[in-house]
Amino acid sequence: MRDADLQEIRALPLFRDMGEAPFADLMRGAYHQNFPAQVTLIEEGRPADFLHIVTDGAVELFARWSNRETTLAVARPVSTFILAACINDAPYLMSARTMTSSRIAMVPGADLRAAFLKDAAFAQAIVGELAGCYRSVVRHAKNIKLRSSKERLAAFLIGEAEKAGQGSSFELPFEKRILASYLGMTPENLSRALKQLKDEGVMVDGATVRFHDVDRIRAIAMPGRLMDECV
Amino acid sequence: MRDADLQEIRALPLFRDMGEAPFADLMRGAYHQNFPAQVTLIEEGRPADFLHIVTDGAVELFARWSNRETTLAVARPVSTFILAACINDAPYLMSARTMTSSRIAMVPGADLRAAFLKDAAFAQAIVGELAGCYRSVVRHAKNIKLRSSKERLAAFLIGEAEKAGQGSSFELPFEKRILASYLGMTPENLSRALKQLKDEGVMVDGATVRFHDVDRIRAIAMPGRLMDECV
DNA sequence: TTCAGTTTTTGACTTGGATCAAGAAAAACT
DNA sequence: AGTTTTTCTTGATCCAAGTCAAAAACTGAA
Repeated sequence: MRDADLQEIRALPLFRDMGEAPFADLMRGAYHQNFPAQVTLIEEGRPADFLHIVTDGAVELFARWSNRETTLAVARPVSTFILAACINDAPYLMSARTMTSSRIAMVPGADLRAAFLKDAAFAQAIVGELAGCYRSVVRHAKNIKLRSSKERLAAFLIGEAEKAGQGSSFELPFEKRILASYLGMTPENLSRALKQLKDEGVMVDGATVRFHDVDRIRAIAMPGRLMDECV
Repeated sequence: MRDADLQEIRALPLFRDMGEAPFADLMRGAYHQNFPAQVTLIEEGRPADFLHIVTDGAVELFARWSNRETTLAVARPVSTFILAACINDAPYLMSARTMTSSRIAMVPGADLRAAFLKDAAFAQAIVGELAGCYRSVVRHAKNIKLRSSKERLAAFLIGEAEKAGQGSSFELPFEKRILASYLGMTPENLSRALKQLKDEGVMVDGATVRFHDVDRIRAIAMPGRLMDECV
């Protein structure tokens, strides 16, 4: 692996505090590769061989059942995914595919478990990461079960606006098709929900979104740290 | 805390492998109390002060938003809940209330984090528990997003039958009202879904359920380890 | 018991969101 | 540029599931 790549991974909260030697051991068996868009990295049901880390691009985490498919999360740089399956040495519960051309580091699960036993700081970081992942899925489940699709969309838009900073407009971070799946609705319904929000002062042009009056959208989404990552 | 209680908690996967001394330290600051039914143990949004362990009874984990409420899980003996919030020292994302009269052990979150740093075996157990919790919420989210309510009900019944063993009938483990909320539907709709399953050979008498032909229900639920805890 | 308060069921009705089908608009190729 | 493919939108229709209302069946206390 290239030195610059190592630096980047080293900077992740997950690896930041671990000792030099364990980190070097861990990375010895790791790969770092480029993938084109739409490549399946992980298939649900398979044994969890590698911890994956997106260092560039974007990865969709999704699940399939009986001819249906749903997006459960989108991993963007720099973050890890499917840590839980690796730790438990259990089959993946989600599939993963690249959304754009992406750069992915892969750390063998066995090495991960070994490093975890040797390095206390790493163990602590893993627990923190895992707890964070857990809380994020709980939020997703609450979102789906408690809000209507219009409310979910409003909450998502508020969150993106928040992330984008104080600029008056922002871009949707991925295709509407995937956003719909993530929000638990059909693309058709997303399109209509977007039109409904137009009446509430949301201007949409392609992937560009602008709020006429943020507070009106807030009133629909009623975002809060108990359901939304950002408030 | 009574010695018998300590034994019981000690036997949990979470505490089984930790050293004598750290376990004793951890339990020194812990409480073990009886609560009547319908007592709110935890309110979402509050800072996570204690790890809770149900040693007897049953606890509903639920969330509220804008006048709506949903059950996210039911904790039964002997298991822990809201570990993630304690570990991350973050606000609870779920509320908890006793469903029946219950016995709950409470371990201060600060002690938990300290023990975690001192005892490697405990750290490992926490990671395993946390990964298990994570996977269980992912399953819940998949269940809600991918299956229809009739399918969710069928899957739930198959799971319960599995747990109950080879007897020809089993009991619903809690009120239908709560089951409906857990499965993400209204009580009225659960009632109707149950009636639909009657046509598929599910006999329901109060809380007692009996399958005429399990395979017919399996064909609806299509259970699998990627979405259901038991197959 | 009886009575009050639940929970569960049922019926009638409404609605949010899915489905189907067909254009329009972008992207992604030659 | 033009052509193909995919994504996005729109309209029409349908259905699963929610809502409202009121019985029926439990539960638990006096």
